[in-house]
Amino acid sequence: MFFSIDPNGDVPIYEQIVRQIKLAVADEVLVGGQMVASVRQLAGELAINPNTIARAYQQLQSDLVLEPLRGRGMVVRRDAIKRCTKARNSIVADGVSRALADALAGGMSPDELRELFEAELSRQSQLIQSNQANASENGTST
Amino acid sequence: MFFSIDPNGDVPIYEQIVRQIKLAVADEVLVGGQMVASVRQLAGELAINPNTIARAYQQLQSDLVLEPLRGRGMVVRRDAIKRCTKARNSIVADGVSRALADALAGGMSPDELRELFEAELSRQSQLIQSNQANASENGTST
DNA sequence: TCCTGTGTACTGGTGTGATAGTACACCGAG
DNA sequence: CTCGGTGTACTATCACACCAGTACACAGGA
Repeated sequence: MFFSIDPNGDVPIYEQIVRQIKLAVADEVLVGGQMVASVRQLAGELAINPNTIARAYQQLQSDLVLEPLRGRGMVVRRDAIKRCTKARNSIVADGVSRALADALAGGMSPDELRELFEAELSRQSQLIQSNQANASENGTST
Repeated sequence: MFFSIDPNGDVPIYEQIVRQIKLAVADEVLVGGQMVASVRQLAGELAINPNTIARAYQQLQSDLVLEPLRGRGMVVRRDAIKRCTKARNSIVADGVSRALADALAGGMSPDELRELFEAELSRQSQLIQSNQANASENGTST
């Protein structure tokens, strides 16, 4: 599939998977009715214990994003995109809010903040474009 | 002093203290040569084990923000403000970067992002102003 | 039916954070 | 000097999250 996992990050692996799947649904990379990789398959690809994937899938199931088909696998719910775009918005808003709180507590001015924001935005936009270019050269996907 | 600690947050208590002291130095609320609350005093105020405070102070000492005066307490280093503003900038940039990565991975457009950013900025700026107003009414400080 | 693949449950190890208790070396005031 | 304050060190304990390993129950195809 398309995940990038950081095993040494401060966020748990299962939560990284949950978040990335929600973002993929919000971005319509994963659409309703589509099946996701099985626990063992994804675990093999990412070199992670299947239980960790299973835990992420359970979380996504209780968040009404995935639906289990017993004996067959997990499928994206038809109505998941609404919840995922909503979740995406609150995830982003929360991140921005935390960063802003730190910035203002540290005495950073709004103008400094805007400058930093735009710089990061253009940097990451550019980074995404180059990634897409690389991906189109060879049909790569993880 | 002025700390707000969330014992149930995802970040450790000692790290919250480290971060808030760095931000306070960057904002010149704490200036070079000024002494900080003692381990036992701050532990009493925040209802936290003194060992946790000591751990935060050790971290700040190895980060060259605080300096021990044996038998007297901890003092803010004269040259700490440079490091703290630098640390503040990287903390904020990191937070913004994470939020942007999520937003772009979730298919959010740059314009949506700017809108969200400005909304959060004005909201938190206003929130700070009202806090300052409350603080000036009564000479409160923790 | 048998086999393979699916999700799921249970158990245990490991690392980390927080707390408690105690003890030590140092400084400054009385 | 003595006493109360300071930071520091060390050990032990508890709780919790994360993860690995294994075994189980179920569905579908040969």
